[in-house]
Amino acid sequence: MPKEPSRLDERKRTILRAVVDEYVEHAEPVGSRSLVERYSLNLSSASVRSTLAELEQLGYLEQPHTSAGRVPTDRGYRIYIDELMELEPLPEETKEHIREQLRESIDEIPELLRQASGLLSQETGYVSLALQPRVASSVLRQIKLLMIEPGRVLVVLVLSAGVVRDRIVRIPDVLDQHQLQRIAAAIEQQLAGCQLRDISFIMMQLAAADSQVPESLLNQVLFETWTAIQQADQLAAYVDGMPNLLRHREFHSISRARDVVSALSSDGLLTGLMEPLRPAVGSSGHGGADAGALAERSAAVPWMVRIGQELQQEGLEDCSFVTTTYHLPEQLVGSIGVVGPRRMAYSRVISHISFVRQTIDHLLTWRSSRS
Amino acid sequence: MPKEPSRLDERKRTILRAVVDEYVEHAEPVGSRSLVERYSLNLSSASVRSTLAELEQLGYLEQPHTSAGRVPTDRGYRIYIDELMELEPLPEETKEHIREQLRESIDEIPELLRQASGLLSQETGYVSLALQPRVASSVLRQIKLLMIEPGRVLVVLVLSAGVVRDRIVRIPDVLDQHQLQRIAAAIEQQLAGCQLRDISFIMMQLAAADSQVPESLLNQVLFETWTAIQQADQLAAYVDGMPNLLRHREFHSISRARDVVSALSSDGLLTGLMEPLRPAVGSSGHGGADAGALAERSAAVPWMVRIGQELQQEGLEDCSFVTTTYHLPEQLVGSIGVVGPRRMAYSRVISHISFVRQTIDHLLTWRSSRS
DNA sequence: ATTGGCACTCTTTGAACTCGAGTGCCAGAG
DNA sequence: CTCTGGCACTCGAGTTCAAAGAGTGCCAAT
Repeated sequence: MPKEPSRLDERKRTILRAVVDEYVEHAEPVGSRSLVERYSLNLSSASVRSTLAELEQLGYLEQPHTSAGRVPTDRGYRIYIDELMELEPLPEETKEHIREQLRESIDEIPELLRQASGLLSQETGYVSLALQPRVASSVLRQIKLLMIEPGRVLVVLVLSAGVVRDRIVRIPDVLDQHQLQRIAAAIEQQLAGCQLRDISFIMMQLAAADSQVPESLLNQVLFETWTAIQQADQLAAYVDGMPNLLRHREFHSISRARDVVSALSSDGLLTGLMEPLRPAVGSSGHGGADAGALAERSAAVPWMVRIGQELQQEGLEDCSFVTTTYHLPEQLVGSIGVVGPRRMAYSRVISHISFVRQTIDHLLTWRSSRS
Repeated sequence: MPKEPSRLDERKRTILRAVVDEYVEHAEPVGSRSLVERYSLNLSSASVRSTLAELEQLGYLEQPHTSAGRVPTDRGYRIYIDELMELEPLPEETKEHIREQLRESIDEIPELLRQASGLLSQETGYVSLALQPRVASSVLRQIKLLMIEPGRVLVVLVLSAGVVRDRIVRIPDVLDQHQLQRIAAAIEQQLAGCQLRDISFIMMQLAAADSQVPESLLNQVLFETWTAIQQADQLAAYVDGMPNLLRHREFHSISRARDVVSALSSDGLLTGLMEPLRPAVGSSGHGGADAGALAERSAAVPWMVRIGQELQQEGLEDCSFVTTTYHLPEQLVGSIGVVGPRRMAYSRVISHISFVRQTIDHLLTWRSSRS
C-alpha cells in the first residue's frame, strides 16, 4: 500500500506535532493555552481547543481525565513519527565523535557493539541495546583445535565476514595436538563453505573419517566440536544506560520501573523484541491493522519504531523501541536499538541510531581495506 | 587482636538478634510489643523497652523518630553478623541443584561465572556479581597467532590454570600463516612461564628476533600482540538479578534505586568494591576502628561483609555487599558477591555464597581429573 | 530486677475544603 | 462559515485539621 498521505489538514498536523513536541519535553498533559503561547499558531486557545477535541475524536490524543490537557496516544505517536516529525541532522562534531569512537574498536565485533551501545545511551539519554549478529546462516571458513592442556581443547571457528567464535571443550586426554590438527584440517577441508546450520554430526563424521584416529576417540572429539559449532549462534546482548531510564517520569512508580528493568535483563525477551525486524530489511508486509509497526519514510531509512501497546509486552506499555539493522559483509546482520519511555524524543533517537548504524555498516564494509 | 567476645550480656544479645531478624523480615521499625509476642522472651514489654534503650545507647540501634520502633544501625548489623546470627546449612537439595548447575559450565570460566551469578541472585533474591579473575599475575603458557583473513590475526593466549584469552588484531597483510607461526613459536619458546605483567615489548622483540621476518613487519606484529597480552587482564563483571533489588522497600524511592542501579552498571565502581578483599585471604589486619569491615568468624569462612557506610560510597548507604573469593589453580583468584539492601538476610546470603564459592573451588581444582 | 500503668510524642490516615488549570459550549463578530 | 471571548463546569492537587494508633520513657509498686 502506497503511503496514504493521511487525511489530516494542515492545522491538525501542526497542532498534533506541537502537542507531541510539548509533551515529550515537559512530560505533562498539554493544554490549549500553553500551545498558543509557545508555538506561534495564530489562533485563539478556543480554536485550538476545538482542534484538540477533533484530534481526540480521531484517536490521536487522549485526556487522562476531564479538565486535564491532552496526551498523545500510541496512534498519535505513530503518525507523528511517520509523517510529522522533522529529523534534524546530527551536528558534525557529534558525528565525528561517533565515528572516532567506533573506529577504535572495529576489529572486535563484541567490542564494537559495546561501544555503539555506550554511545547511543550516552547521546540519547535512554537505554540502548546491541545484539550480536546471528551466525547460524553464516559459513564456516576455518576451524582449529588447540590443545589447552591434556583433555581440554579450544575450538576456534572462523566464520563469514571474519567473525570468530571459540569455546573450550573436553576431550579424551590421550589425544595429542597432531591428531587434533589432522581432525581439524579434515573437517575444514570438507566443510569449509557450509552454513553452520547445515552442518550435521554425520557430515563431520564423514569428513574426518580418514584421520587415522581410533573411532571412539574420534567420535568424542567430533561430538564436542559439533556442539561447539551449534552453540556458536548464541545470542549476546549489550545493554547500556539503565540508570538513564529511571530519570524519566513514567518510571517513578517503581512497579513500572521494575517491569522495564526486568524486560531489559531478560535476554530472551530482548531478542524477541529485536528479532522480528530482521527479515524485513526491504520493508513492507507488516502485520495486522493496528499492530503494523514497521515505520519507514522510505526504503532508505530502515529503522523501526514500536510504540507502547505495539510491543505487545505486558509491562512495557509505557515504552518504545527504536531498532535498526547493521550489516556485516556476506549478509550477516545484527541489530541495535534504543529503549525509552513512550514519550521519547523520537527524532533525536532516530537520527542517532541511523547514523550509528550507517557508521558501523561503513566501517565493517571497508574494514579490510584500511591498513 | 583475638576476638573480643563483646561485652553484651545474654539478654542484650538475644534481643538485638531478635530485632535484626524481625526488621530484616518485615522492613519496619520493631517495637517492644512485637518482640515479646513473636519471640519467646520471658519478659514484659517494659523490660524489653529498657534493654532496647540500652542497645540504642550503645549504638546498635536507632529510632527513626521518637515513638517509632528501633532499627539496627550499621554497628548493629556488624555485631549481628560477627557474633549473633546463626548460619543455617543449606538444604541438601539446594546444594545438589547448585552443584549440578555449576558442573555443567565448568569448562568455560565466563560461563561458570554467569551461571554462579545467576544461581546466587535467584537463590537469595538479591543482586549478584561475579568478577573474572585478574590474570596480570598469571603465567603465559601458550601463544598462537591464527590468520583470520589477510591482515587480521587472532591472538590466542593460554595462561595459568588453562585460562584462555583471545583478541583480534590487525597486522600487515603481506605476512602469511607460516611466518606468524614462527613468530608465535619463538615467543612461546622464550616467554612461556613469564607472568603477563612482566612481559615487556623489548622482551618480545628479543624473543622473536631470529624469526626471519623483516624487522619493520615483525615489529608491527609484535606490538599488536603485546597489546593483546596487556589487555588480557581486562575486568569482566557479570551482574544478575537487578530487578530483584527494586522489590525491596528501601528502593521504592527511585532516587535510591537509581543510585544503586548506577553503581551496579559501573564496572569501575564494582571492581573497586570487590577488589579490596583480594589480598586478605588469610584474614586479619583490617583498617581503622569503624571502617574495619572484614568479617570472619574463623579463617575457615573467608567471606567479607560491607554494610552501608562501610562501603564509603555515596549513594550506597542503604546497601550491603557480601563478597568472597574463589580460587583457580595456580593462585588465580576472582570474586563473587551479593549486593542487597542493608536490611539483608545475611545468614541466608552468606550460606549460599559460601557454598557457591566452595563448589567453584572444588570443581576448578579437580577439573582436570574428571573425564 | 521486673512489671503494669500512664502520659507523651510523633506519624499516618482520611475527610473536608480550596485553588486552579483545563475543558466544552455558545453567542456574537468578522 | 470560521473564529473568538466568555462562562460554567469538572476534577485533581494541595492544605488543613482532627482523630487514631503505635511506640516510647518513666515511675511507683511488687
